[in-house]
Amino acid sequence: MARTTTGSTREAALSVGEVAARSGVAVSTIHFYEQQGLIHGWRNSGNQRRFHRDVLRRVAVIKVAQRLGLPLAMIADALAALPTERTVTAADWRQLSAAWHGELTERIALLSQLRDQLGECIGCGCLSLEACQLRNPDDHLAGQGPGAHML
Amino acid sequence: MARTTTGSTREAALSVGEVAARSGVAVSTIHFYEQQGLIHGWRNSGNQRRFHRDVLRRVAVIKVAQRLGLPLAMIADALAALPTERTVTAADWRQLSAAWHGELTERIALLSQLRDQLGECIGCGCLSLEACQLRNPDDHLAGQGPGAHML
DNA sequence: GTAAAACCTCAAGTAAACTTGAGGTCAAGC
DNA sequence: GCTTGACCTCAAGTTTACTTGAGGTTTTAC
Repeated sequence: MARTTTGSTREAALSVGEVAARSGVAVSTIHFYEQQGLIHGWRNSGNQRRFHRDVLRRVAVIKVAQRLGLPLAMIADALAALPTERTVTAADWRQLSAAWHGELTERIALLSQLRDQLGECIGCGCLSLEACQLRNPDDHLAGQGPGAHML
Repeated sequence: MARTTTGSTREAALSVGEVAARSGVAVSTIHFYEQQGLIHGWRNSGNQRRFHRDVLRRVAVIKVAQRLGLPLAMIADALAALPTERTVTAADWRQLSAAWHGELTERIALLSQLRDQLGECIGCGCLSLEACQLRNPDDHLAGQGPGAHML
């Protein structure tokens, strides 16, 4: 009786393997996300993870946000702001995406600015620590710790 | 000028501490960059690092490139393409920056595209693995390994 | 009823880009 | 001529985002 892996019409209990397959990430990643509080589920009688289908959308959103350059911690914050018990509505998601839209717009603006100054500054030698805009992240957009952060 | 050894004046020799102070990075970072082959210098009689002033510009360029989201390995490649012995000219730097300009333009384009699809896709639920553009990095712009990559 | 596939936990490994620490050397000022 | 600060090396630690492996349990398939 092949009703497990593709028995999808059943109400919403996905195993970790199913979530992984459907969301395109590794099982270990699902473990990790759950441990980090990015997704939530419950356990069956045999201690195996079970997830509601909504988790697929969450994982999708996580992945998209990562492509946008957001660190997991920030994504976790955003997801934590979503209602945990009631079903997340389209409006909830829209609000979340609106916030990220703004963030992205700022980053794009900064990136464009940097790009346009690149030739000028690198070429001419004005890369002084105090004088050059390329070197001074005094903008409203803060730099972070070690490691790159966008895309 | 050309009074002393190997093409540089005596006062052009910077210690690691001076480089660090002037370029705004930690001494350990200078050690690290040297070890990674991003910058080069020589040793004095007491085995202490000495650098030509040109290294300041290199460090500046490294930092800017990092702000742009380029990983060190890519920066290292670009810097390795610069002449090692003759003085790097403005034209050399211009060429380097031109390459990065293109790279950046592509990234900006992708980012803008993602941003514009964000509300639409997250809001409406089209984030399917196969169908959604946000989820499919099939674009000419490749994703990389773990860790974020832009700004 | 049993073998295989899927699952479990916990620890450790990976990569990038550095930082921190221990233990020792060099150089400049008084 | 000695103290102090800057420097040296090498090893190990840090963070993020996971992956890999060992050793053991549960579920499913036949």
